Amino acid sequence: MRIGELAARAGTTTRALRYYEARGLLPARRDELGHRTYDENDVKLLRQIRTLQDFGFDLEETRPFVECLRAGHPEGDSCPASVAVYRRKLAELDALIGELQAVRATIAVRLASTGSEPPLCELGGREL
Amino acid sequence: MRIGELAARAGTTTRALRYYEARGLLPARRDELGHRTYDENDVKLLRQIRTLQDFGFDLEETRPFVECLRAGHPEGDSCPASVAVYRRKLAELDALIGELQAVRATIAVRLASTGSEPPLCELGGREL
DNA sequence: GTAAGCCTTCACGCCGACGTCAAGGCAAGC
DNA sequence: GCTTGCCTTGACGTCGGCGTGAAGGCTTAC
Repeated sequence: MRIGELAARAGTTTRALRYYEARGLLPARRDELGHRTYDENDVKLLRQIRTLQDFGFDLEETRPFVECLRAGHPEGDSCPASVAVYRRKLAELDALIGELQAVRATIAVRLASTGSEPPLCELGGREL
Repeated sequence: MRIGELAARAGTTTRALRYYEARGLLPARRDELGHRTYDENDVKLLRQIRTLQDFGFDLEETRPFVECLRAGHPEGDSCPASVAVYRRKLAELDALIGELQAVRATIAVRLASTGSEPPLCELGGREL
């Protein structure tokens, strides 16, 4: 299939696909006209990229997963490099969530001290 | 005081201060040489900006707080506009934290299903 | 023939919050 | 007089992940 069809099937754009190729993430074969050609496996690779992107992974972080799939593994996260990225991401998420909760708590305290009434009866008690 | 001293006292840079002025956030008086001049109150305004920035507020969101201080209130969050920003920020934080926790949970499950051993004995059980 | 609809390669635009030169002015110390 | 150190304005660079437009080529449908 060509770039437009692949983009449509993965819910993205041709521009994004060319960008991935430029980054070396999703190279394409070419037909005799110079048009990019993709197969079913590329759909799988692209879906992996998009899923991880939705999770907040940046492009470089998706690379190990894509290479894992391309190496023949049925899942992109079956390889050590992918697992390492998972672990790093979990640590990052924990740190980030912790910071955000701290900020949330601080703002909640400041908000309460302004003496302005809360929306209704509840105080919206969150953890931390 | 001049721009360099103010920057140093607030732990920021002259470039940032000129940027704030260009955005109309922290205008400066000028001396006879055309140099920017600031007073103690500007230190307070700038500290308010930096604090909120550290909390993840973007510049425009700090504006109500700064204007509140400039209006003579002892605290930047004593004004309705500031309180409104607090409320919006709390909602944003709750939404964001929720998404991040969902992603964290998903990744944790995927990681567990890779069969790779966790770092040590604990599974790092978080909420959700 | 020509318009539509794919595709190609540049290459600049965008967002936020500045960083980083460049070119110059003014004042103080040696 | 010359250097050092502060300041000025202006303008381009950064980062990520593309969006958007230009200028053109090929094929298919009318």
